[in-house]
Amino acid sequence: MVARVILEVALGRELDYLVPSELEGQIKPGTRVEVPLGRRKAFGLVTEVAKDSPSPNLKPILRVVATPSLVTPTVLRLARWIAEYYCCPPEVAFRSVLPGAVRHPDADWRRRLYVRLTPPQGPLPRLSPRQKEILHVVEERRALPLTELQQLTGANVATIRRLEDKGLVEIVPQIEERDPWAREQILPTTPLTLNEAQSQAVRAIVEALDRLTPRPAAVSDPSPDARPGAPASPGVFLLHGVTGSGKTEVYLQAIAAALERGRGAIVLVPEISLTPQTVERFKARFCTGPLRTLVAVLHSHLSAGERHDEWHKIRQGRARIVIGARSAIFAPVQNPGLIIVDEEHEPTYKQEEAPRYHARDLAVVRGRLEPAVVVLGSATPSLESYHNARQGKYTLLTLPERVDARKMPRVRVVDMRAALRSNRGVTMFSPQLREAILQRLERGEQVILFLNRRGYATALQCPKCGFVAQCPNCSVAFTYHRAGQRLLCHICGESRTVPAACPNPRCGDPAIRYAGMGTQRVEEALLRLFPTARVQRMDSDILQRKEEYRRILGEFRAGKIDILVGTQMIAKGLHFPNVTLVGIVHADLTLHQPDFRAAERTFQLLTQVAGRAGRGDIEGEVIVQSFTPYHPAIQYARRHDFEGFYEQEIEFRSQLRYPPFTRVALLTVRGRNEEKVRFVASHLRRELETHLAGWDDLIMSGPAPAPLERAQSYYRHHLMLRTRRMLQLARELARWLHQVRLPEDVRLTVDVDPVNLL
DNA sequence: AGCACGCCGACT
DNA sequence: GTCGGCGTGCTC
Repeated sequence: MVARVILEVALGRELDYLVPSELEGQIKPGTRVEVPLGRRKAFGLVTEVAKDSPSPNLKPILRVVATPSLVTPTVLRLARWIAEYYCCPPEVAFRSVLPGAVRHPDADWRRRLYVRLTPPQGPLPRLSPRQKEILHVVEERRALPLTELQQLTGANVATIRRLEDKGLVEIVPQIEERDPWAREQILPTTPLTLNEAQSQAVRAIVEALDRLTPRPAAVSDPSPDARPGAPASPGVFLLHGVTGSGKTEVYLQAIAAALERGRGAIVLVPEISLTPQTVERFKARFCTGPLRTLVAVLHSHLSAGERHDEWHKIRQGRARIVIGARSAIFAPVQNPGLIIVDEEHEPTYKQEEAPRYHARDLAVVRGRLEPAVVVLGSATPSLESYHNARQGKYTLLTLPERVDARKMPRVRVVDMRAALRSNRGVTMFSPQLREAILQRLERGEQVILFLNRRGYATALQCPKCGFVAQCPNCSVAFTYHRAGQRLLCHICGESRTVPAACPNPRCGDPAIRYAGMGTQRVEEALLRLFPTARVQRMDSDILQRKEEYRRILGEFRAGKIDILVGTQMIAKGLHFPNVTLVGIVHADLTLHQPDFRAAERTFQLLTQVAGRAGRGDIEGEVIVQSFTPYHPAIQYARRHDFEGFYEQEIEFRSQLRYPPFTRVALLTVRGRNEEKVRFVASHLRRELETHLAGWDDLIMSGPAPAPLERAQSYYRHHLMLRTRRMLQLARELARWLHQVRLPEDVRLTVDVDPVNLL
């Protein structure tokens, strides 16, 4: 027997080892082992067990490290797939699949000293009044933490120890689970009644689940779906439901069906949606009843200990539902029947460091490996996913209407060029938007204003010579922040005090002006325009503290805020029935970015933000301010016409051979020396041309300076490769990367299916 | 990652 | 002659 092992050192590949006969029963995929490596030893993870190996002279595994398998075999296969497809060393992929907090032996269950009642033996010994009091408390609680008992009774440890000496209680270390939600009060909920579209969706998902679930009686029969010629991914659904159409209820009932069939579920949500609200909704449904199970929560802000506990709750099968951000796709759920990716179009599913995986795409891969049913949900599906649905690779499920027959909000587009002409200078609010806000304030309804840019002004500009304050490390202008009178770089965080006069030595003019606007400026203008209104800003500058988010949303819900001004983070998932007006202050901001997805992003953002309006009984209104009001992304969003937008955007992608018609690999060359970076990049292009000679289906563009040419004092140049056969290209790239030589101070990264092209 | 091997400059 | 500089290369 031979075991393939991935070592915890940067080897760049797996190695094969002999399995000694005495270890044969213990070596399985996922087992942690110690092996010889050269003249030293190393730890690794068994990824596969096989009959033999292509390489001769295998050395034997030294021993099994006494750790039970932490990863499921499927997740191991997924890690391998990541290494191959995303073109990264396997140990990097495996590290990501098994978080350090779980791998490291110092992460363990938290143990606390508990005082526990022991069964009484013989006559009750004589006790002091103090001891009686303590004993009484312990009798009531049967067991409680030592520290808590001390607090309750004011007793010291010695007194309690004396009770232990008398054999009445015992003090023992006991595992205590860290539960970040311990203080939440969760009220159970029952399934809601579904409308026709919702029940159709649930039915389709459950049917697929039944096709995948092996029924005990059918074990000997060949499954009818195993025949060749079945659709490519019969188990992937794209749930396209307009904002407020009740996608979550579909998820919940599909999960219930998975649990009934003895299977688990993984729910991925974008990091920002991972709010207490969302998590509670899932916990509330499954905290009681026959399907009762723990719901594990995984996200990047957990402490090492919390992560360890959640991981093991899953591994032990006590938590059968996992809800989490992108890395939750690696959760060690045994036999998951259902993998849900909510808001599948969200760019946060893409990891921006190695391994640069896309969790939505991994969900589809894991679904195929398990096998499990995959549901991708969105009000604004990505072009890639919708295209797959059109091609028949995924099954399209549509929820065309809002629940309770609520209407979609009416969207008005205001041509800001007109407002600008009549007003001259910076115009923040058109008369239409001003009027609409005033109306809501008078009626006691609430308003959300959206601007995708924080800070006060985009740039600090001298009106006389045109000088714009630039970050010294990055090729972007400083953003002016009112608080503390500072210039801040949004790329590297560099910060400066505002100069008193123009820093241009040949100018020195003291009249410095602010160009462009950010949320701070909107907030200020609102306070001036509507002095009695209660205005709250919400962006990442405000949310320095973790609790702020909940506090602000709580106050908004309670009606203590009239107008909420914010960036991206207020665009999704918020459900406030009293919000009847949403204003998009500057819709074009995302439109003119040097990215082939600019229009798609704009459409998505407008649709999502608009979806915050009219979630109660009163019809909602959305006002979109734009300098390019006839742009398709804006016009299709106005009409809530996803299909229309898709049709015209897919045409553009097809003509320019962009995804989904090709797949992209973005190579970034980075270094401190501009000339060297430029030189290396063009050298690499020539090398690649030789290496990939004869590759017919390939478009190579660049090298060119990245749109964000300099970031954190690194110059960056891009090379873009496009192909329809990415897996094969990734293999070629991996071979090439293995042998390519780079100067010490120049680095090369490969990003497969990049989301961020800057 | 380590730890070899390997081929050129200043020391006992 | 040898000690050691860190540039390539291998580890099942």
